[in-house]
Amino acid sequence: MGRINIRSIRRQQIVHAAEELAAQRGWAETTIADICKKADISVGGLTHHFKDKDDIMFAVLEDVIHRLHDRLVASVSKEEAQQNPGAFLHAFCQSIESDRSLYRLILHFASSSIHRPDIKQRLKAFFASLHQRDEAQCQEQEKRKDKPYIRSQAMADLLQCVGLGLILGYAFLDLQTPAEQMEVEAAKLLLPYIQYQSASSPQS
Amino acid sequence: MGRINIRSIRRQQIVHAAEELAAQRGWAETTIADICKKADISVGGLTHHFKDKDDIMFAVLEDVIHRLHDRLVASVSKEEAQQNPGAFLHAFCQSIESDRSLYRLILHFASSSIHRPDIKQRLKAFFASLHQRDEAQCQEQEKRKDKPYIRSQAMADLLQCVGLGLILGYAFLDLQTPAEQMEVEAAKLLLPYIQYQSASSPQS
Amino acid sequence: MGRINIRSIRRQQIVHAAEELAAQRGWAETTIADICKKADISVGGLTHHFKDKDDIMFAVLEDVIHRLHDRLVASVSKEEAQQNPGAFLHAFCQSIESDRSLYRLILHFASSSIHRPDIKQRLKAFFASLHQRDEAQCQEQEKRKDKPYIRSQAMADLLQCVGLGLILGYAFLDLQTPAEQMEVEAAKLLLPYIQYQSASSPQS
Amino acid sequence: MGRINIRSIRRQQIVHAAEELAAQRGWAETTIADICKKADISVGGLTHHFKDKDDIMFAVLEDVIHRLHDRLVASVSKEEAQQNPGAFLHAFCQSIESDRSLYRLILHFASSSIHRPDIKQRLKAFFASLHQRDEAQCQEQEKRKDKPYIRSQAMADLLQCVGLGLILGYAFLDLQTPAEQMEVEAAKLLLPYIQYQSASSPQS
DNA sequence: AATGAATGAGACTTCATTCAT
DNA sequence: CATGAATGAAGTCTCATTCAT
Repeated sequence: MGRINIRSIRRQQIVHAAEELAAQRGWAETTIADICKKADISVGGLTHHFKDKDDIMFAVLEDVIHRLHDRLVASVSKEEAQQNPGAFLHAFCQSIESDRSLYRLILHFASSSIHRPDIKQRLKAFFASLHQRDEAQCQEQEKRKDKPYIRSQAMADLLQCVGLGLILGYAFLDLQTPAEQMEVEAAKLLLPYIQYQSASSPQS
Repeated sequence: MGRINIRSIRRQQIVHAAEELAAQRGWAETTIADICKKADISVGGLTHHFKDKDDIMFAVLEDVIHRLHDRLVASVSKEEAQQNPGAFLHAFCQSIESDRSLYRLILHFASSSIHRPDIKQRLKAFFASLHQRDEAQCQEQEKRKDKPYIRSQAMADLLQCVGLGLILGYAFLDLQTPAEQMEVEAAKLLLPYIQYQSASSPQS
Repeated sequence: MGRINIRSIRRQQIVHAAEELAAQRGWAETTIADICKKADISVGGLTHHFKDKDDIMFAVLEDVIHRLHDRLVASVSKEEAQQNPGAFLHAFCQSIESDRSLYRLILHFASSSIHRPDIKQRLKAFFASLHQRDEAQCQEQEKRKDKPYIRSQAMADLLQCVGLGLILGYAFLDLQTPAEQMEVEAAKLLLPYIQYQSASSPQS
Repeated sequence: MGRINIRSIRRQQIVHAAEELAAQRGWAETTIADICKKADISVGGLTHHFKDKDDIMFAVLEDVIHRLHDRLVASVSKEEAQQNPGAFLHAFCQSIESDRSLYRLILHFASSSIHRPDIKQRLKAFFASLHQRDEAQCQEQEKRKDKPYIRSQAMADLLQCVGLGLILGYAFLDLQTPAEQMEVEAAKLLLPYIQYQSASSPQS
């Protein structure tokens, strides 16, 4: 077990170094030597833990997804989510400001997705899981209120786009609007839309 | 004049080839040799027209911005815009489906912005110009209706994020929702929000 | 004849431009495009006058030799030279300060001589001609005075080295000693040596 | 320690190969591939030890200066120098014949100095250090003999020029005069001048 | 004679990967 | 496990030269 710990500690060192560098300069501009220097490990040492540069990249991707999951899903308990439809939005807006480097990495991977089907697949799978969870929550919520749950694909897509847009906005445009204010504003935009939808769409 | 035409024709050839390749594989994965092959020109010939690989990239960026401008701004006449607040949205959604490679390039440049201040500056300047135009239109429109025009910074940022989100969604997630449907849905989301804002915020 | 003049004027333009650039940056660092720009001529135009980059270089070499000849030989009339053994030294020291770029070019060609036998041959031939002329003058002078003229090869070589050294010193070390002072100093060094030689070496 | 040795051994291999080639063909005509072939190392291996082609060049420059220092300074013990003013001249003339490639490199660097201030600075610093040492020796020597030491700047410059001239003469003109003979001749030229100077210039 | 666009060989440099120690 | 020297492929860029107009 000590072994395993050392292994995973080393891996973490490397992944963190890679993340930091990639968020600053981009992945293509980050060399293995850079990562080694920052992680304080030799080139050969790195090779023991990661077969490839790609191997590191996927580890970074997993870590990014994991961190995003923690922020958006794990931090919002089921009960909260059910009682307050804005809880997710709150968690999202909180994270958006406190962890810009995370969103830079997401933007980076999203861009890479264009020519890397493997990355695309992984990312889409994650977003799909978010979406499913969201849907499940809605259904449960609506069930409780005895209202039929209906959410069209277009609606789901649109909501996802809005989420991505906020990420892109903060990662790329460096929006100065503070997260709390943005949260209020986004609530004004989204809540009526969501409620209007569930109320008015008996058939989609 | 023949000379000038030849110059610009060649430049166009090269820029188009570069765009096509970059939209497919990404810029870093596109070699100068690839561009030359696709543009049917020799390496040295390319050098005559572009100093650098970067020089090509900026030409591509300008072309992308130009195309986006045409789609979003030029195609919506002033009159239309004033009479129909959804005209812009319409133009946007139209373009989103017909020209995915354009949005891939934008996603690419957005991602590059993270570590290339020069690209970031150019892109932000363009988005700011879009935003200004939008604001001007709103003011004019509201003036006519004798209603005070108020749009908070947060609102403007949010709307810009939504736009970026749609781009990112289509460029990266390959959304299958057809553009017309998405337009309808986006209208449901945005129009109430916009009108609510202008109605309810006498002072921001 | 007009034709010939135009030709030679163009050639001069080009050679002068090439000299200026080579004296500043060195020959290898001077591109044909640079020369064209400075000579205000197109690449193709240059080709009409010079077959090669080498062709230009040899034209420069000839011009340099010509200028040096003018300074060292032509400017010292035969009579002067015979009456005053320091006349040559004077001409030399004069030129050394007034035309440093000339000496830079000589240093450049001297250095190139190492790997370019053709340049070496041309330069050595010129220096040999200088040497011969010097010797002839000495003989004539000595004959008049009824003293046997003897100058060993070693002596000739040494004197040539001193000359080269002054060139190198000014071209490379940027000596600050004014030419007049250097002339005085060199006279103190050389004149006794020359006279001592001719007096004391009845047989070499 | 093994590591360090390997590093410096490899560096030496590379520097020596570079020197040999540069002395033959000139630096600009020496490609990195050539150096690699001669040093029996791969391109990437070379990069490990030298960042740049320039980096190699400066290592060569340092080596050249080091070798020159050894020949001219280290080989002449202080005692010798003080007792025999010709010792330095002797060392110099000895070296001039036995190590022509060294002088070719010096000529090369001198020529490069024209357009490379960094090289110029390094070389001038070395020659200045030679000059200082020379001056210090003279002062000590003269002190012992109770004669005032006076050496004008012009005199120092002239002597340095003579030294450079001998280098240039052998490096460039391929003088055939054997070193011993040249030494005798140079002594005839210089010794009277030096002694005359120190005797006759109570105030300069 | 003149123009300058086009060519393509070749140089420099970077870097992911391998491997002996 | 770890080190870092070594490899060599691949990419970018420069530039002398050619050639159609």
